[in-house]
Amino acid sequence: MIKDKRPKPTESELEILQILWECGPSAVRVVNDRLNLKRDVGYTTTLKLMQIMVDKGLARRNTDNRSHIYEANVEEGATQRRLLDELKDAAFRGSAIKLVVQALGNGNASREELDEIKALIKKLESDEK
Amino acid sequence: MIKDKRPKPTESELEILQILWECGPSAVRVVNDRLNLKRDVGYTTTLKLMQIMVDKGLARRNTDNRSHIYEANVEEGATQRRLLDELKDAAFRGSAIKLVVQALGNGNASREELDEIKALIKKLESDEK
DNA sequence: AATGATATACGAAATATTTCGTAAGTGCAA
DNA sequence: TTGCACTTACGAAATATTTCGTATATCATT
Repeated sequence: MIKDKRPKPTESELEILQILWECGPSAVRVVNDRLNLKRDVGYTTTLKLMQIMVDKGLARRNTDNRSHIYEANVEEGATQRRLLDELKDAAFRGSAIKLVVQALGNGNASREELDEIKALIKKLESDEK
Repeated sequence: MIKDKRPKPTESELEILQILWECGPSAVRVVNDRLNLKRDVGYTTTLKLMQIMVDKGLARRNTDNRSHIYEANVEEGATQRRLLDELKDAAFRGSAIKLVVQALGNGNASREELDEIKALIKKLESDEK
């Protein structure tokens, strides 16, 4: 088992990662504008965070031009799995099934989504054979 | 929509909540011993954290006896849903289905668990009608 | 009553995270 | 060239979280 030295992203870093995953390589200005749609953040705050993310290995950047271009340096799916796995241990006593049950409960999933999950399960079952 | 003033438990607080949920009302000594099965924590560290949790409304305690007895003051299921919901927004762009897909992926779910989920889906579908 | 084990209270250090101010450099247009 | 808008670098303040030391009280045993 290979262990990734890169630390778990903090909440703020995750917020930025989501933007980088969605928009691809972007300048600080773009990321900051995007963040400001939801809440007030100073430009240099975002800049500093993104520099820290490069230090930690969570992002990388191209400094050829005056305006540096940042992109995610961790995979979206892998990061999601990692966070989910940690939440599973931290709040669901290690049970993936309890987690899924809570996630599907209430009106969290539409009929179409339930169909999607059924299809996924069918696929998982056939793979298992 | 009623908003709970109680703050989101931190990682350490969640660790303690899990023990309180599992063991029921417990003395600090018991919780600390339990924590020490996994990692080193000083007794007064655990004590302090549990006192903070009472301040925040995450736990309550009975001080009738010298050894105070603490118990969780937030529901396990509600807390799980809250954390899951936040993770969904913070890492899955708000998509519950993507979250479930990641949770079921790999070998995370056994055949029996998949059966359980199928049953849950069937129930959700019939409720919807 | 004296001793030792064990409890709580609480301030504060240690660490982690977030935020911002200021300095300094670069490009561009008047 | 001068001035303005915009950029990065970086130290450090502000805040949040975790950890622990020390003082003090209580209980049980001798």
